[in-house]
Amino acid sequence: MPELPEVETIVRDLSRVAPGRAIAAVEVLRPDLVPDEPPEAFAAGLTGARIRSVTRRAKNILFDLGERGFLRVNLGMTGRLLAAPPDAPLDSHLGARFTLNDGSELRYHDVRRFGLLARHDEDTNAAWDASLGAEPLSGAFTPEHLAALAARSRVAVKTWLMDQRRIVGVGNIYASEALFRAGIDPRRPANTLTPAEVERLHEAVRGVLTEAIEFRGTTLLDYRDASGERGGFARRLRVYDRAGEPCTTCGAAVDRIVQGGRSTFFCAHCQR
DNA sequence: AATCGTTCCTGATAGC
DNA sequence: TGCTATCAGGAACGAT
Repeated sequence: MPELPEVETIVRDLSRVAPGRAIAAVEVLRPDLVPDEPPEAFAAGLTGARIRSVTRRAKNILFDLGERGFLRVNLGMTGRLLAAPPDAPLDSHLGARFTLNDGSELRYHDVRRFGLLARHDEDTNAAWDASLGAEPLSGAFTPEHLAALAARSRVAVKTWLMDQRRIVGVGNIYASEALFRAGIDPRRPANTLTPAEVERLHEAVRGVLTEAIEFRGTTLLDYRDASGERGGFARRLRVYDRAGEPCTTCGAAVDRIVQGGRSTFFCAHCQR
């Protein structure tokens, strides 16, 4: 499932090839992936636009199209944005294709179709951006910022970490991993964390995301980078998807619980 | 305002 | 062997 490190990996790859190219043609094969407008309007709105830059906001890929606004791609659970040669075979889960003016293609592929494609004008984009929380790898994300947010919520800290209105980019995998690194029980209400624990959590979030980017993200099953390659961080996971296996620190069996309908993995001995 | 539950989707897997 | 039920979860949305 693509979280911040996976999306960042794709963005960095596409940043080396896409800027300067123009979108020559758009074909939407799965209209439900474009929820905001008819696929014809979406395609017409993008055709001819030149890509200025490719950036990331939260778990979204943003193509800056200058006066043509922005193209936002959210990969959902199983989305892939692939830079493909035009003769690559088409897959049955292909949702949309963007033909660029050098003949290359960007293909959006999504088995479960939880992802979405959307156009933003300047105002829409600003409002959307403002609705999202702090980028955890930016300077605005400080222990003080995290502490102020945590003090306001009684939600279990693991569920709380995944709420994109507060801190963005952390999903199910890295929430469990960050809490393990910080030694905090995922069931603790956010407002019960001590200043020292908030400090550790802040460091753990930044650390795990930074390392996962270095390893080009986590592939358990579906995630692929823009070249179709798997990420290498799965081997470094300490608790996620390791229920019943020994904790890498103490040897006790890793636990799996369900919070808010999502799996949480943790070590009850190391996390208090 | 904060919180919680529901919904979307289909491939992989478990169980009979 | 082949069928069916269950599970995986990001984010929008509605209800409380």
